[in-house]
Amino acid sequence: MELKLTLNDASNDRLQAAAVKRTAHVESLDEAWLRILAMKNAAPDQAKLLAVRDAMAGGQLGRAPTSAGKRFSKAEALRMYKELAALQRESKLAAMVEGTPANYVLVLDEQTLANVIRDAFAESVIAVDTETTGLDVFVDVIVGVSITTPSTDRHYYIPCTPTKDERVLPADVVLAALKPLLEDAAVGKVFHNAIYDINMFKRHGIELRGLAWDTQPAMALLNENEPSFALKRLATNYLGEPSDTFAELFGKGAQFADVPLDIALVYGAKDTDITWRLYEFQRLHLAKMPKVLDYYLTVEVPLIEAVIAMERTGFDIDVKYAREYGITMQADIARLEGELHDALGGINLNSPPQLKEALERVTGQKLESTDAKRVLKPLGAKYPIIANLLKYKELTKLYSTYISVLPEKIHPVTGKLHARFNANGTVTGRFSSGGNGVNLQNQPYDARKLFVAPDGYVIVGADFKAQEIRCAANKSREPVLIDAFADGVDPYALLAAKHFKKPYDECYKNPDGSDTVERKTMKVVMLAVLYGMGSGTLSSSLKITMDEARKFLADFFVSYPAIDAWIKETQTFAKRNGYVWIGDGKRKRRLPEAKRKTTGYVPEVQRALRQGPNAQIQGESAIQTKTTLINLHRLCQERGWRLYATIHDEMLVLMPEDFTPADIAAYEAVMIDSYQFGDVPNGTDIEVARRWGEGVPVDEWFKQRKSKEAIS
DNA sequence: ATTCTGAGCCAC
DNA sequence: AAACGTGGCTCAGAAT
Repeated sequence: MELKLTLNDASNDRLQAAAVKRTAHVESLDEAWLRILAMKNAAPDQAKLLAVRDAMAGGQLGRAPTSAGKRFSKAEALRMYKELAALQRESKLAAMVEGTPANYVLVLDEQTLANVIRDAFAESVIAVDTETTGLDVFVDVIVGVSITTPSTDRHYYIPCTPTKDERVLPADVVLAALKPLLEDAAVGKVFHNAIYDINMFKRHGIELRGLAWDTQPAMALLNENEPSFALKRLATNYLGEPSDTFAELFGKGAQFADVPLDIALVYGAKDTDITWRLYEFQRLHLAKMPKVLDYYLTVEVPLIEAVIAMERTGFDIDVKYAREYGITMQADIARLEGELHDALGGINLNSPPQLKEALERVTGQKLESTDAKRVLKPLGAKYPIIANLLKYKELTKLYSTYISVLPEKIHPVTGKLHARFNANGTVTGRFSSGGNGVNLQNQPYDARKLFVAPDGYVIVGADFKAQEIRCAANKSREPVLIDAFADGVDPYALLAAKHFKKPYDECYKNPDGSDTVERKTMKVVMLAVLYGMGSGTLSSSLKITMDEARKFLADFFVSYPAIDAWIKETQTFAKRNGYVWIGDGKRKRRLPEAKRKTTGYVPEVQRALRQGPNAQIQGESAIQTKTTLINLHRLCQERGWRLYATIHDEMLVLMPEDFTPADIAAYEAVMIDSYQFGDVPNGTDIEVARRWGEGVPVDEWFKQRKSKEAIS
């Protein structure tokens, strides 16, 4: 105190600051929480922090002794969250085991297994699920099978080796016992994501028969807008049965084979329990839409076998060609990169913001973006550097997305590339493709050359001629289109002739076989109409003025009033009901936004109204493709061909190279006869290739084969 | 080091 | 005046 008198004001301030600091240093835990929770935390972090605070307050969680002296920080709180999560997992698992329903039965001996199988044979439908060592259907193995027998209301989990518990039966014993049941078509089976389990059974020599229902595609019909079709999520949302995923319960890298049997029982048996309940829930709701139910049972369910066959065929990749092609591409890319860096400076050429700045500097003009098609292409003629940049972009895209990666995706066990085909991956019912990093449906021409037929086989592809336009002709009943298809006249050329007031022949093909400008233009306009394109986009894609584009669309609707009327009718229906039907009631496309009462322009509502007519066309075309694919799969089985791929309006098979004209006729018949758009006839083109993308028309192929035979 | 998002681009 | 439907993958850049 004496000392204080001797201090000047500045020292006094310092002392006070130190005192404040000291106070902060010993801040109470409550104060620390106020400080931490007031920070700008991301929403998930804030939730974690609150959970930690509550757990500490409740005494379940305490600070580590090593941290005791340190100021309580956000980082420490988040570290403690991990501890909390583990604690919660343990208590959750303990509660699950504690609450194991009495009708969940663990099967550990052959006698019980025999009884389960006897009971299952007495059922008309059962639910089945597999637990495995992983997700690779060519590598992983079954560690347990769940079965639900509904009339006895029992849910069995049958663990087997390699489950790490000596009480379990050997896998060969369990699977040999189950084989007759699983292969008997008289006992229907319900799965969630049947493709996976059927593949797993194939891996163990079991050919599943009697697939009755798959709750995953069924849910896609009941609500295509569902953000995820994961079983646990659906059970939580639709059955009021809170269900944690495998990762939530066991952590990320966990192995089911390591899960203790009491936990494995309650988790595994619950899988078929909720699958069965979801099945009953879905039947109840689909019964209210009999046409959807019929479509589901006659198309979506049988399609599963076709998709399994297609995914298993896989693709042979020409690795040598890919390597050589890659090397020349890399050289070209390096050269272009050097030139571009000289002109633009040491920027990252793949970074749109950096590129935009550099290009604005070099060209002296403001750019809207670095969009290659819209912005850069028109500038390419004026600035050679931009032409180079476009070439660079094209090459790097092709190289990094396709040429360099396809060989890396080859499966080490099968030696082939296996893409996934998701039959309900889109809201309209089209296939999507992905998984394993390979989307088979967007392979550009130059990448297709990497896909080669196996020795002794050729790739035979068939596409539907003007599939969506034929569908639109039937939906709208537009007489000009109906007549064109009935007479075998090219609809684009016919419309072009009418619009440009020129003879049909001058609007069809050029002497060299390429499309005329008139036909190309009309094709763009037709698609523009089906996609609900506005005049702005049409003007830029056709490089015409807005006024011209507006006139084009207006003329189109005046000339073809039935199309106009169908679009307006469909939109009115969507506005009133919040959905549209696809394929005469086979599917629904739910568009809740269309129903919103609004004044003025609301983007979401307008978008929903564009989606309505488009969904009818895209969706029914997909139904035609799927229906045809099922028949093609059967033809493949009969003739020893392999289903290879499908790309929306196209399907490919592998055929022995000595195929006959009769084989082609059968293929063609499947394409033409499987699904009709009313009275509009179908059309198909068939091509043969050893390398995908290098196909020749089948007539040409036979001609070439004949001349070769003549020589030898 | 992983995870997420937007821009961009491939297909029909 | 604007406003092109359905997907999946790669990369950059930011967040964690």
